This record gives sequence, structure tokens and C-alpha cells, in this order.
Amino acid sequence: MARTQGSHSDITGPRVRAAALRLFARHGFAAVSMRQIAAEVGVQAGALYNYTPDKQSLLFSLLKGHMDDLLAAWAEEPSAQDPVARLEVFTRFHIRFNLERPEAIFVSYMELRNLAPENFTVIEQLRRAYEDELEAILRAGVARGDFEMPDTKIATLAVIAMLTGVNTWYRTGGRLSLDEVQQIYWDMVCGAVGARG
Amino acid sequence: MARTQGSHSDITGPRVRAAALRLFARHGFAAVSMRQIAAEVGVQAGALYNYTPDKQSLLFSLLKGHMDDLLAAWAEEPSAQDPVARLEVFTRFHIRFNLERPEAIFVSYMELRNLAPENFTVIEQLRRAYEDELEAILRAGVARGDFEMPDTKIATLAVIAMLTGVNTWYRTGGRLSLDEVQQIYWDMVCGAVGARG
DNA sequence: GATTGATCTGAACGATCGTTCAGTTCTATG
DNA sequence: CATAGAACTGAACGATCGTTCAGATCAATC
Repeated sequence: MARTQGSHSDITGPRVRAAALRLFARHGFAAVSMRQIAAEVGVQAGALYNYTPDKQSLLFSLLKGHMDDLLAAWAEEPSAQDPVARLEVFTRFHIRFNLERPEAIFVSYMELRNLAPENFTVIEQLRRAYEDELEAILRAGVARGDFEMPDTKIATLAVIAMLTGVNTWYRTGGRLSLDEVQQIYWDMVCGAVGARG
Repeated sequence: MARTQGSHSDITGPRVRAAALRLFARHGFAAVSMRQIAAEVGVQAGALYNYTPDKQSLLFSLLKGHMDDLLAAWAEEPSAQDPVARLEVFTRFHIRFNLERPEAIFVSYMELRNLAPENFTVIEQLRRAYEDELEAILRAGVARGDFEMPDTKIATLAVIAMLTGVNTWYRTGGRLSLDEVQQIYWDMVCGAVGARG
């Protein structure tokens, strides 16, 4: 063997993924051609197939990687004791994590329908796993009397929807710092789940 | 003149719009071809151009029509007196209106980036107008001491995001009736805006 | 410095895209 | 029943799509 494997691919590979993510976020999966991605990387379209078997796999790989990152990052968050503290950790984590990678978040929410059925199932299960993390917190809080809600599943989805909405308006350098945004949303989450203020 | 204008077009026209909306919601604007829309209507692709100058105009027309419907429907809602009652009317209205037309809601949120810039501006302004309706309620409530929040604009977007999230999980015939869903979300909105429970 | 295999080019494949248009079909009117 | 014009067909336009592949190019090893 002459060249050690991936002597270039470990440079081009990430650039392909970065370009694809950026373009998918901006124009949508179906509206972006392999030639556009290649041009962004500075390469011919055929070269992309050294890094992905096809366009569909490229999308799936991006979404799968994002969900794995999300669950891994959450697993490394400090595990607070009582449900109220854990809910605050979750709230601040979700906002920070989402604001750090707006393109991945955007693509993950918009391109689910462009996944092949078997790929969709995988991503959906990972998303469900993340939702279950929050619901477990809410359940524990309800059991202890810290929270009050008629349905923990609905509250879970409502809280996540509210928090994810930050990405639609927040811009770095705006009038609010990350910490201020986290504080505002934490107050609203508290109210929504009936936590004692 | 022989045939009265639109003797068929007033049948085919709405069918074209309905088919386009359904397909755009399911597969995305860029992934749907004019031939697919035509096939759904039972017509050749060329015939579509009796009803829209091009594909882009078809998308814009759907989104514009939806936003007009939304603002018109909200304008006809009973205008309650105090901010708390108005907020409840808004909450219930938003949920009901969105659940009645899930495809239009879905397309309106997903296909904004596929609008030509001048069309995007139009839709964005209409969306802003709708948000302003809610923010006016929140401002009035804060002024009267009914609500408590540090930023009415953020609270506006947070509430809308939370309410719109209903469409991602609600299915007619599920275990919760529309009224039960509206009640649950109204309680959460109350908490989020710091209204006296 | 020769070699070897990863990396990339450049051209090509068939398929499909949005759109146009001459000509056919249909139906409400006179 | 003749007719005028709206509605539609069916074929075609050039462009672009995802993907393939033989051959050129490159850099790390011997």
C-alpha cells in the first residue's frame, strides 16, 4: 500500500459534509444538486462519491450525526438532583445546543420527509429518545408535586417546541445575551409546567 | 363569446391548488414536479399553465391565500374586553385554525425559503402582522398588570411556537378532543405569560 | 526515485425538470 | 345546429438532475 488511507479524505470529507449542511439548510435538500455541493468544496461532482454512496445517504448521515451529538451532549450535562433543577439544566442546555448549530437544527426539522423510510425510522427513534429525557424530568416533578400538568407528553412537546423556536429569531450580537435568553425562557417554562415561582 | 369564462376552470383551478398543496406538504416544493400535480388532477402538465403563470407563482398564491385566510379569520373572532380573555380567544383560535388546515400550515412553515425574494417579503409582512396581533394583547396585559414578562416580543414568538407545535402530534380521533387540547394549552400559555391562575 | 493506491477529473449516461405551443376537443351561446 | 373561444392534449425545447467510470494526478511509502 502506498498512501495511508484518507490522507486527503479526512480534509475533503468534512468539507463535503459542511457544504452539504449549509446548502441543505439554505435551499432545502431537494433543491440542492450534487454539483452545487461539489462547487462549494472546489471539486467535481463525481469526487463526492468517494465520501457518500449517494445523496440520500449524505442527508441521513448529517441527521444521524446531529442526533448522536445531541444525545451525547445531553448525557454529559451535570445531572441535578431535584426535577426543578434538572428542568432548568435541560432548558438552558437545549437553547444553547440549538443556537450553537442552527443549520443542523434547521435541516433536522425540515428534511425529515426527504429521508427514505428506513432512515426516517432511525431518526425518529433518536428524537423520541431525546423527548423521553425531558418527559422523565416532568414525570418526576409531577410525582413530587413540583410541577402540575394534565399530560406530561403534551407538556414535553410544548416545551420543546417553545424552546426550539428560539432559533427562528435569535441572532448573535443582538440585544440579548445567551444567558438572558436562557433566563427568559426558563421563567416561561417554569410557568408553563406549573412550577412554583 | 361562446363559452362563459371559466366554465371548467372554476372546477379545475381549485383542484390544481388542492393537489399542489397536498403534494407540497408531503414531499416539499422542490421535490414535486408539475407533472405530478397534473397527474393528481387528471390532466396534462401543460394544462396547469391555464391556472398559474409558473410553479413559483403557484406556491406564492397558496401561501398568500393562507395568510389572508388567517388574518381574515382572526379579524372575525369576537373581541373580548380584557387582555386575559383576549389571550384565551387567541390561544383557542390559533389551535383550532391550525388544526383545520394542517397542510397549509406545514407548507407555510417549510417553504418560505423557496419563495422568490419579493414574494418572501410579502408573506413575511403578513406573518409579522399576525404576530403583532398577539403582541398587542400581551402588551395590554402587561400594562394592566395581568401578565408579567420581561420581553413581549419574545413571549409572542414563544407562545406562537408552542401553539403551532400542536400540529406535529395532534391527530383527529386521538384520545384528546379539540377542546381538551385547547384547555391544556391555555393553561400552559397562562403560566408562560405569568397570568394569575 | 519508483511504485502503488487513494483521490480526483471530465465526460458521458438516461431520466426528468419547467415551460411552450400548435393543434384538437369540448361546451355554452346565438 | 353552427360557432367562437375556453380548456386541454401531446410533443417538443434546452437545461439540469444523480450517478458512473476510465483515465489522469497526487502523495506517502519502499
